Amino acid sequence: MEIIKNVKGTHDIFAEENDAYDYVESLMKSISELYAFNGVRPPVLEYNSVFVRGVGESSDIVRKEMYTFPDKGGRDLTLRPEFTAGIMRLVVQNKLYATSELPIKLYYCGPVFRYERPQLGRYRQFNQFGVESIGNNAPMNDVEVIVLAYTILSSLGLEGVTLKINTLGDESSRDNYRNALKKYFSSHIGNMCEDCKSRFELNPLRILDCKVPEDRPIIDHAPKIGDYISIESKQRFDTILEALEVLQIPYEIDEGLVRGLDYYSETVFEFHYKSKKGADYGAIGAGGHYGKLMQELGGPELPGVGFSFGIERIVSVLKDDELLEDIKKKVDVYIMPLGEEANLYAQEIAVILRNGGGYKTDICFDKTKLGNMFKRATNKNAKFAVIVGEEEINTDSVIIKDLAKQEQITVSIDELVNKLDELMDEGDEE
RNA sequence: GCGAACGUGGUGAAGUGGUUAACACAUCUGGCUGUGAACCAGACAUUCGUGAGUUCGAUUCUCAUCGUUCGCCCCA
Repeated sequence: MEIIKNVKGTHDIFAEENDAYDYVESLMKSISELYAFNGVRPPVLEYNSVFVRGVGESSDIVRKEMYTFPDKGGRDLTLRPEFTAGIMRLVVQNKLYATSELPIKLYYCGPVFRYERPQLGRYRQFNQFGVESIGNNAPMNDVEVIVLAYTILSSLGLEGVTLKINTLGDESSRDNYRNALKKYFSSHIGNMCEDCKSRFELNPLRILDCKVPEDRPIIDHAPKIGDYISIESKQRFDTILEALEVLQIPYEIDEGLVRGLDYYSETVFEFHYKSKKGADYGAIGAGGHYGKLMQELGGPELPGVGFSFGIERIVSVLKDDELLEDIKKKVDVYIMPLGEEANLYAQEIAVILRNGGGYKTDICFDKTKLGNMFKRATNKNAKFAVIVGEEEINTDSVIIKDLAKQEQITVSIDELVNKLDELMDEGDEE
């Protein structure tokens, strides 16, 4: 039979890699908990309109990267390309804003889907972890979210993360700016690329992202957003920058930072990191403030701020920088039965160790030489070997061997757990 | 969506238009039927991503296809 392979742009996660994902995700969750965020699990499937209205029609994600299809009931569904819009839908539908203190602070973790050309650190199904803080417009909200993101990255051991930050201004700033751009580009658009022509219609702000060399001179002379930012927005941004300085979070202002999702306003930011080997994974995390997203989805006028990390990129970077060496999962005890009649005895011992002692215990099932069993114990990173054979069965005892020290003792079954507790403590002290 | 490179076992990889497809690591077996990282001897690719073509013959040449990687675009 022919082997069926995985779908392009997807990848299997198993063995050490799965350990790495567990480690990264649980660290992100526990730090978010420290910041008083709560977990939330929106569905993978949403109505297409959640993203069309939420993420925005002019965004590349909605225009060409979504997995959209009709289901058997004729519903227009989309596999989520990001979390934020779905979470806003959840908050609006369940009226969380009415029963919770504001801001509502949520974190999420799970797969998202984008139909893109796969490349290094870029998949069609990948995992994101992120947070949203919804319903409070204070600049300190933005600060808290940025601090959380930065703390997570440094807790993972990443040093020299670059935080790029910019402000897009409030709605009126953006309206004014958009009009200015429209006016400016209307006389040039005929000579620009096809992409820009459609951007001109959908969202002239996105023309600024164009990388076509012929268009650059025109774009370089376009009005600058800095000139259209309202005084209030400028003050808001300054407050945030000041707070980052006090909290010792290094940042770089990047006026070219626009972000590809339409819902952003005011503060936007990205985290960049180059592995020590020099591999460039692009942004490993990004986020920003959004003023009108909830309204777009039919909810009240509540702003929010959030970020998301690409787990794949972060795991790759950690692997490149050898920051995953200590997370190898270990077995506490490896039981070695000698001979057929020892197999059942080994199971009994295992029950005692697992249920009675709480030790992660594995048993060798193959009938093989003791020497081989020791080899396997070493491969499994076991701390102790427990050897059981005819002699031990007859005396209700086992041999415990410390694999690192190469010392062994014989103990009775009754003392097994206590003795192992002692040995573990000794090992920990060193 | 556009341009380019690559695709040999569990892994890292040599190699050639003709038949045993190197070598190394890992794994397994035995030497050693109750005590380990050593040593010795074996085993391990119905086959060189997949399909078609050229050829007496293709893993090696051509085309297609799939996949990965690089650049662009975009993003996490």
